[in-house]
Amino acid sequence: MAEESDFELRKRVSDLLVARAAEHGTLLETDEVALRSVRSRLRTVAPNEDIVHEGDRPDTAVLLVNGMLARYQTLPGGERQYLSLHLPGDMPDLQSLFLDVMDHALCALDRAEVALMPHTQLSKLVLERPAIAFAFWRMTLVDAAIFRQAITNNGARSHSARLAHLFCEQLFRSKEAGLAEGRTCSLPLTQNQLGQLLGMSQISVNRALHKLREQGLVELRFGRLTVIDWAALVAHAGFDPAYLHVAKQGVLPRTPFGKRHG
Amino acid sequence: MAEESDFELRKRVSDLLVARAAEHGTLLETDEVALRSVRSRLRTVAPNEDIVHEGDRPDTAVLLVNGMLARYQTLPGGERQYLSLHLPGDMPDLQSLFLDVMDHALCALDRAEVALMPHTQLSKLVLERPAIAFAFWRMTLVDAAIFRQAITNNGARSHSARLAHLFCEQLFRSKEAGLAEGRTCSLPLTQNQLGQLLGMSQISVNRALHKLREQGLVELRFGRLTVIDWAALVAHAGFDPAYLHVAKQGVLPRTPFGKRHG
DNA sequence: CGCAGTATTGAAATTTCTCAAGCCGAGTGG
DNA sequence: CCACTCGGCTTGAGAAATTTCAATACTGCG
Repeated sequence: MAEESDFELRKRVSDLLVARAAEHGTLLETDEVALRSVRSRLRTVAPNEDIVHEGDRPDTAVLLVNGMLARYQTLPGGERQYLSLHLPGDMPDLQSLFLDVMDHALCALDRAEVALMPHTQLSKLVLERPAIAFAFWRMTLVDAAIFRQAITNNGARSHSARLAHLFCEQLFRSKEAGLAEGRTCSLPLTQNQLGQLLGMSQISVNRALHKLREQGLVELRFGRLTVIDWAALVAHAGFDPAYLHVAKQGVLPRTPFGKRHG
Repeated sequence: MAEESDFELRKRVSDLLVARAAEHGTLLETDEVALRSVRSRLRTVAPNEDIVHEGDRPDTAVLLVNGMLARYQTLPGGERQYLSLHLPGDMPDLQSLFLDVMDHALCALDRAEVALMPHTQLSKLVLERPAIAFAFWRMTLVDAAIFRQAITNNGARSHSARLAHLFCEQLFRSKEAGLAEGRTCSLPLTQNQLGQLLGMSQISVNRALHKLREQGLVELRFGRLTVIDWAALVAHAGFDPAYLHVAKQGVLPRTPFGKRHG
């Protein structure tokens, strides 16, 4: 997490973008070149700072480079509901390319770095390059799949299973993104925020957490999650990663729209 | 709801498909022709019958023609969580074009008619016709927006507000689809199913419903919802239809990808 | 060192769920 | 035509879960 030069950062932006797109479809070399040619503005965001507000009409899309972001909605009474957590490589407001006004806000959970990519450039990309369009589309579909699982998680699971499921998902996704260190990953949420994510009070979070810790399943401290007993955690959560739609195989095309020639 | 001839039904399928696509983007005349040329298989589904199961790898996508569908997930213990309700014109498993295996099931709530459209044909459409691809993409994005609102609804609102919000959404969407009769629309769910949709017990649904009825906000009987006091219901629910991303204006392009020439 | 935000814990208040019984309307079959 | 049954709705009451309130400890940052 050392400071990176502007040059290094821009390289990282391109790499993340290409890698993520390639996970969701097979790109031509020209597609990769096109992705790398996107000019973005870099920005550092403070913890709890909003990047986009509900009601905004953004003209850029966010690519997360470092740190963790969250989306949330606010109720008339001021209650906050977190909707999703995001890791580097995610484009949490990609939908704004088609949905003009934000129905939710996007904020940083810790100190985060983001790249802002103008809609004009992204529109051009998806218009001219079907492979990129389909890869981006698929990203938003996986996003939706995660929302579905969140509905089920918050609606049908017990408090401790809910928390356990979140932990499974976060460690799994962090591993997937190459961000986990062994059985440990970043999870910089307060108990209060976890409550606003899982639809339970901060105190219930504390108690559910206590149970999981007591049973030797996890540790959560200093914004880091450590899974002690993965198998037991998965069992307790009823976690099945199928909904994350990660490719099982290597780099074979996952969509009907792969390379059209060698 | 009279019986329709096969010919009439097929016309209705095309009309629904074109109308829905046109709501999400500006189509060329050739796009419309292409949409109308999709060959689909018609099928009638009994109440509670599954159309697609969790774990399936469908090779068609469903377009709902008549009736109401729902998506749901099942937990290891057998508990069911409904994720969304669908009206005619919806394509509830369009994501299966890119996400090979279903992370949820799709079932009919009442006697429903669906058109099954082969992935091969839809793939061809979106590959060759950007306007159609973008319209379909946008449909899936609105879908995701509805999921987000469901997370907030189930996680942060009181029981009666939850129910009220669902009612607002259903009447609003039914009106939008031209299916409401005044302040009345179809809602063929049992209290038990409403509970599995909103994350509350059947008895809590009954009591929340009782409250809303008592205050003269709604009636719900025989699978029909009647809103008595729309303004009060909206206020009670904290309902703001922005998340449904319905075009405010007429037929102006809503995406950056409208007609490219007169 | 001390403040501010966060975590922990206990206990009361409230909500929500479960259990249980009765009711109602639709469909069935005598 | 009526009794019967079944599924769904309604209602009450006790049990359980959850939230709220409140007081205390911990931690990181200034």
